[in-house]
Amino acid sequence: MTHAPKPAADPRQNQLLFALLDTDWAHWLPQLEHVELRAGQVLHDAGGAQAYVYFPTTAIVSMLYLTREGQSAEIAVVGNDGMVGVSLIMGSDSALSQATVHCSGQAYRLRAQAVKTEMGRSGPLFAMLLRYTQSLIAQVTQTAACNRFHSIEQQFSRRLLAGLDRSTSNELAMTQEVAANLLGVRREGVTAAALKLQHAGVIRYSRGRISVLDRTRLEHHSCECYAAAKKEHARLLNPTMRAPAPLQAPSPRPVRAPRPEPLHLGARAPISALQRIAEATR
Amino acid sequence: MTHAPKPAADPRQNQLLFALLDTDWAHWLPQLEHVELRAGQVLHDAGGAQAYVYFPTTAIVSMLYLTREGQSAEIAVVGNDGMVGVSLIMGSDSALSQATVHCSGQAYRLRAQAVKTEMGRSGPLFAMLLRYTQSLIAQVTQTAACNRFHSIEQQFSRRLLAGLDRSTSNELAMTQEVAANLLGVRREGVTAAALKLQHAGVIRYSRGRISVLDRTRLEHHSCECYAAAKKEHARLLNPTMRAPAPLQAPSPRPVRAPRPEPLHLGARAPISALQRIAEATR
DNA sequence: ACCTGTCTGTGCGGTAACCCACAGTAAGTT
DNA sequence: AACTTACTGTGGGTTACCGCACAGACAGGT
Repeated sequence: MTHAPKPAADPRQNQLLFALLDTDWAHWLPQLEHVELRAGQVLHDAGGAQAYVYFPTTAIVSMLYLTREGQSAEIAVVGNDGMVGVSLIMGSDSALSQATVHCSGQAYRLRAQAVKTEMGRSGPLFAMLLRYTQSLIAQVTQTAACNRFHSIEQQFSRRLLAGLDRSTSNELAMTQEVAANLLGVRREGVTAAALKLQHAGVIRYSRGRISVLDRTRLEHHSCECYAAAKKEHARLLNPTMRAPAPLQAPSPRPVRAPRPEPLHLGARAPISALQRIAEATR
Repeated sequence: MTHAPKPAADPRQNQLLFALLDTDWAHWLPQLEHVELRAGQVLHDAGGAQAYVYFPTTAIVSMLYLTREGQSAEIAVVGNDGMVGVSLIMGSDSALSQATVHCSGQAYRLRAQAVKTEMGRSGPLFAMLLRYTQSLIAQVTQTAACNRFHSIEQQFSRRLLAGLDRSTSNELAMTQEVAANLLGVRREGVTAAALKLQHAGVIRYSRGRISVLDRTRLEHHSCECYAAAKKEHARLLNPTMRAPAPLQAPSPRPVRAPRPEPLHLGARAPISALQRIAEATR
């Protein structure tokens, strides 16, 4: 295992830095510190102070929630598409989730203090980081819904796709046990899901290496959550791709006035039920 | 049922406005519009444009995620402790979740445009709204974890406590069907949980009215998620209560350097597992 | 070639939540 | 008082995931 010092990746491999450096290069570049991140490294604990914000280029970071009982679940994934340490942007210096490096790689970081003092100055930069924060909220929201409604197989597929997006090849390094900890399920549950995908010829699994053979079909095994979160990210951070349109607006129904008809959403109709209870509150 | 026009509540009943008006009263007060919100009313759809931000005083609003199949799950609750329309603060004008009024009541609102143009001017106000946004992220994070790990009874208890915090009495107006839609579970599941709590003498349930008889014991039936989210909210928005301390820092373990010992977290040890896969990534 | 540790696959019983159908009961309406 | 509607409770069959225990398979080191 040769430990030859790899050349530092271009900071612009991180999408946020890419946008940032376009507008504010001279100011920020000297403050960026290149770091190697190693799998397992904890960038910040839940509730712990955060000294830096990280912009991964090749590394992948998991935002984990840990329960009192020691169970874990991944709340969001951050790769070269984002930033670790959103709470610093928000004016706090800690968060409920822990940031753990999931795949070794490189990143650039900024000192917390520098971020805090410099943030107010640069309108466009700040605006972008806020939009990224919203994309993160979308990811967490999606995770919440996914945990509620979808099967292990769907969630596993989703996670593979998320990993694939942040990787350069069609290979992922992740044992079934690790995947189980990310999804917050049993390892055997992951085994079952992986076998199903493998028998279908969608992936090949071997001792912590996953080869995705058919990405399109993997997407079919996944749930809506993957596409939804990805689309939201693109909408918020890729204004060049297309104008920030209201994304497949799932609201063909009219905006509602005082007391509308109970509407039908399908299997369940939460709103009509919510409406019925009405005033009697106080 | 007399529909006598109720007097408008003091805007300061909303905690954010309370803080805001202390510092910036003259500027913001004239822009605040008082509105009555009625249960079932949709403040904004998922993906739809948001024309206002709302500061509830007595109303309670649910942030709902709706799946393609028509299932629903509440992602966060907003009462007089918060604001509806965080995405406007973040520079976008839509979000993945839908905001539906859950309990009728009053609120104040600001036009989206006014928020956007005025936001940059007032540092402290903006900072507070960002901290609130982080508290919202904490709530969503907690919901994700709760959906993964905890029983219907625990989640139901948690939701009752959240409702109680935003109410003035020990009564809640919520049918079991509504509760089921908020939690994203079947109505029968809620029935079972409610019966258990009722037999234990913790609540009394009757046709959409819930009386909480023993709040302390209700907290014991709930999971850690309730307290965690509440604590985080207080930490971020009640600096007067106590200095923004790192809240019961769940990290008695040392900050980790390059390659630490595999640590033991209890039933599962996600990090040690994550570490093992290590470099082989690329 | 062997040993060891790790990763993956399997079997079985238990439990929690799901789906469906229906009965009882309270509240409001005519 | 009778009727209607909505809310709550119940039962029985099904599925998905959990917990545990263990077996096979591969990889790396000595």
